[in-house]
Amino acid sequence: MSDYEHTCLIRGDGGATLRAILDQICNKWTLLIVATLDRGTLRFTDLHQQIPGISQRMLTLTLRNLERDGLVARTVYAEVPPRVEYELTPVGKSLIPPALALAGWAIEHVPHIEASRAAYQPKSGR
Amino acid sequence: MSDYEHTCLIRGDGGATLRAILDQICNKWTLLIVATLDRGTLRFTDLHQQIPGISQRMLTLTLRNLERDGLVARTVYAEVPPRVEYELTPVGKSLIPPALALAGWAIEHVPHIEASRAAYQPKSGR
DNA sequence: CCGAATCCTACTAGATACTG
DNA sequence: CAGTATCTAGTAGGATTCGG
Repeated sequence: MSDYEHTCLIRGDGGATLRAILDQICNKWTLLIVATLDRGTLRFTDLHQQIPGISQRMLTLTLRNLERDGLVARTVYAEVPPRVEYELTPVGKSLIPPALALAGWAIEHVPHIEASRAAYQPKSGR
Repeated sequence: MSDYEHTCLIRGDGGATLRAILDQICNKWTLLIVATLDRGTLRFTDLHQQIPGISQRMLTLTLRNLERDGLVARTVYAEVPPRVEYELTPVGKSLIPPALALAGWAIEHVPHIEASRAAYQPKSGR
């Protein structure tokens, strides 16, 4: 089947729906957290350590968004010290394959893109 | 095959490579432009009209980025009045399928996500 | 241990006006 | 026609501190 008939999926409502979702998963940490949680249930501190460079703030915010969107389940255990576990919901897991498709494309074409960037000479000014 | 072995694609170098690419295609207009150009070669004004809401500035900036990354070819005809045509390169076209995969996921799960958002009750404070 | 609250900075995108 | 220049507002993300 040709791409032609299907790019309407992207252009759809002017791209608004798709972009809303894309914005959500592109916000620098979401995809990384989802990919990390794909390995299994993790606690807050585990996530914080397994994702280098993330701040507590962004980890909290991103997890809240994922929870709100139903991609991640948050379980609080009433213990001392407190324990909170995060895991992917089925919907969250279903994001992995398309994300991998894009990741595969990215990895595959990074050399080309970087070469193109290096060779790029702006025609006017800069 | 399991996702497990492959999420390394996402986590790879801490997600930096993938995120660099994702940031590029998530910047609100890129995917829309690529999807529009998938229909064929277009001039600047055509693009401007076919993509509702985009400003001249953002169209120019996004096209420049795409050109720099080798996803879009820009052809200037030395005529009066000036004519500039944009078309996808093979690499640009190769972005369509994985983008469609993600778009399909988005469209499919938007109802679930919106329902989840509506039902979401923050547990603490807010 | 798991956050919430606050402050701060840099970048993005939009509006508008001007140019070769 | 196909841009460029300038200005501005909004937001994402980082650092730090405090609380249960």
